[in-house]
Amino acid sequence: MKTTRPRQGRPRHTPPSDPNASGREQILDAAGALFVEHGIAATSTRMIAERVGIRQASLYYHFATKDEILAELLATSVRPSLQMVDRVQAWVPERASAAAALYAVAATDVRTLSRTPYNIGTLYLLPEVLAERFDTFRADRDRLQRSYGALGASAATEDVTGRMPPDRLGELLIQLVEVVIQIRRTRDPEAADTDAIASSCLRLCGLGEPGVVAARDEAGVLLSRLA
Amino acid sequence: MKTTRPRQGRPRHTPPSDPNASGREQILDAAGALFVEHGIAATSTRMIAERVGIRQASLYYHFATKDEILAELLATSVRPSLQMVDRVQAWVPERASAAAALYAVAATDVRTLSRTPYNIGTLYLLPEVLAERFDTFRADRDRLQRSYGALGASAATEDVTGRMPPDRLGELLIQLVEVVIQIRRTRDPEAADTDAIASSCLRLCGLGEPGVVAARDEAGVLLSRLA
DNA sequence: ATTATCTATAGATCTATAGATAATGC
DNA sequence: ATTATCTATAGATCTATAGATAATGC
Repeated sequence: MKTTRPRQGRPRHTPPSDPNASGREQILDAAGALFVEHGIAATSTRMIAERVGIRQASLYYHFATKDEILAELLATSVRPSLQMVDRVQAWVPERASAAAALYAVAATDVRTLSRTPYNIGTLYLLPEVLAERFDTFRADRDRLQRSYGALGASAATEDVTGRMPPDRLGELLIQLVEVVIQIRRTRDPEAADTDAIASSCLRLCGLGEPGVVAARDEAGVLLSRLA
Repeated sequence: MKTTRPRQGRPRHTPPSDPNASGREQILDAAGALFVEHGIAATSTRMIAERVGIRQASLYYHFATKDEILAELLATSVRPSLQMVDRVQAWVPERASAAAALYAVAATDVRTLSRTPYNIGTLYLLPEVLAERFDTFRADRDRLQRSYGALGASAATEDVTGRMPPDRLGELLIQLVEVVIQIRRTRDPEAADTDAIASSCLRLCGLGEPGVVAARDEAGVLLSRLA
């Protein structure tokens, strides 16, 4: 049984470590890891190529520019979160409480950000991403933020909704979830971190301990339905 | 009355816009603004020099390398927060409650980060800062984080302290405070943001509305004593 | 013939050093 | 004499293009 995919083209000077991934995917993986470690401007096309095992110029067969690599990395990183939040949001309020939905969404996002092969969330923090040419990505992220705001506003106590419009709440919540990106820069996130962050989202909405406990339990049911 | 400071050296090809600042300070300001806007690697020494109004090579009279500029920017940015937290922490518990102290520290940090001439906090997020040569900065920041953890643990309810060690709490709290850095990337922070974030810190510690209100009021007194 | 690589290289940077020069201060 | 700049430049990048080449597929 041949495990190597039928490949075409002149052989690489270094054979690929994972022959099952397409060239494009191998480049995205290498670039992602390097962008996260060194930043975008500090990552040269040569560094990316070296990690893939091809010559620098060969990158340009797959991508027209370095920016195009970044754009694709960004696009594939928010989409899954958006899909998930849309599904869960549709269950509120008939089939799930807003608090449980918020916990479930936050916990899922935290877990996703914890488990990507490299800490891809750090890309959101880099100045290059503010450039206009990445506004598709930023629009997606804004939509995610608004969903957090809507869920949060439904879950929050009057003390909180009275003092904070949903948009502000959304900002705080998504940022709190993304604390896991910072945590991951210095240590490996654990399961306890997921609960700590998701619970903190609820406390930030003004919920007391009984409310947090109830939402956490209900979210467990929701999450099993998601899988 | 002559307003220009007595200057020495060959004149610049472009006269300085602010003749009262030293050359070194002008370089730090220019570099800070550019690092924040474009990132460190994407900011060339030529860009910095152009903004100052000197030739690229003239930078090297004041700084041996580009990294040295960054190191000085980082050092001067955390120090004031550390000083302030040390002062406030000393008042706990005799002269101030832990909750009020936490509110006061968080609010002050948020306000500082809101008001720097450029969004200097974004530097903390850049990958270059993880390099060993900036570990003095990172050590300072770790100390600040531990102070947040200690204050938070003293202020928190048992529900929270039972589920989260002080170090974790410190991570979450400092990150929550630094949400203002992200906010500032898309809009101007307002006074309401300061309260929203500082109150959220207390809610994250498990405090209910009465506790938050009491701490906010008490913090007002503390802050006037600080000034 | 098609695909995916290779080699070679142009042209544009970028950092940092060397040495000259135009001010002020003594 | 001292200070803070200037001009000029070496040497090391870096991105992207042009054209050759070694596989597979038909």
